[in-house]
Amino acid sequence: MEAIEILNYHKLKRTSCREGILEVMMGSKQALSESEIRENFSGSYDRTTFYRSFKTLEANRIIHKIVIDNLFVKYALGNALNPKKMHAHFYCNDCNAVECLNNTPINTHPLPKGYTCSDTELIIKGLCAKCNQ
Amino acid sequence: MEAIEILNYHKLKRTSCREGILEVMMGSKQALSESEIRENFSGSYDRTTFYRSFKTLEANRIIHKIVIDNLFVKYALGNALNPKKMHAHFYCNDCNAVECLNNTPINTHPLPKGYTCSDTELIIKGLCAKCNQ
DNA sequence: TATAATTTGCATCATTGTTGCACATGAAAC
DNA sequence: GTTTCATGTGCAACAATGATGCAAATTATA
Repeated sequence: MEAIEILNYHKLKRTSCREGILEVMMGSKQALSESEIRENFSGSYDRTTFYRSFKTLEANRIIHKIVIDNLFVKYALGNALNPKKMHAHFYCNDCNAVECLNNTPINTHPLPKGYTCSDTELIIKGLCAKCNQ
Repeated sequence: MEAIEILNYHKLKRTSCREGILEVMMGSKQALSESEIRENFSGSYDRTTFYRSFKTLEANRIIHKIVIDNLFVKYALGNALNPKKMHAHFYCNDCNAVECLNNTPINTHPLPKGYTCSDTELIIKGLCAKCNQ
């Protein structure tokens, strides 16, 4: 699916900022931070525009946000086929890379009486294959 | 264990700010934010002092930090008996309460080849018993 | 092409994390 | 109890980030 198609599908206006963000994200296996994405545009867009574009894309579940300890905020494309499927994220303590672990399902966890779960976030920290050498 | 004993045990100077923070935290079942804790002192301490006190207590593993999505940062006392035991946290979407789920162990998760895990963070979001009524 | 609805850029503000430095305080030695 | 030294505190200041209001620009549609 192309960036434009995704925007159309979600009835979002096709603006060059949104389109550009999606294209950069589709070209990366890793989750990317706002600044990493912005590097690809040589300062074309205002900070606020970026900020709002991410917010819109996130609200439409086209991308999702991964927050590591208040240190990093990164974004990754949602799984278009199965957007609601929860998955774990891996964070490399060394190179700061963040990846979606699509094959690591999240089990259900026992909760105290009366509690209900709507969402679960699982972040596994450690070293990625590269940094482990 | 009293606040002073904890500080002594970790060879930290007993200052009224540290002592106060610990006392407030020991009196709460829930994780507390910096501002929630600060409310108990009617502005006695500088923001920086608080910030550094939390950092010191965290560095000594007396307390631990729980970050919810870049929205909230809360602190909870570590389990003195078993400080390294990983545990899950519950976040209530309605009242914003954060609790340690000490009885919810975190399983080990399969990782891609070459990856290693040093730490796992599990945040379960939903509604607590009160807000579920 | 004209129109209406959105989006953008800019200004601006609040919050949070952080650091440097002079002064105050705590703990230990005398 | 006083002195001394290490450590902590308060203040000023800065950067990064999230957020909003508003006029101008841009998009999609009639």
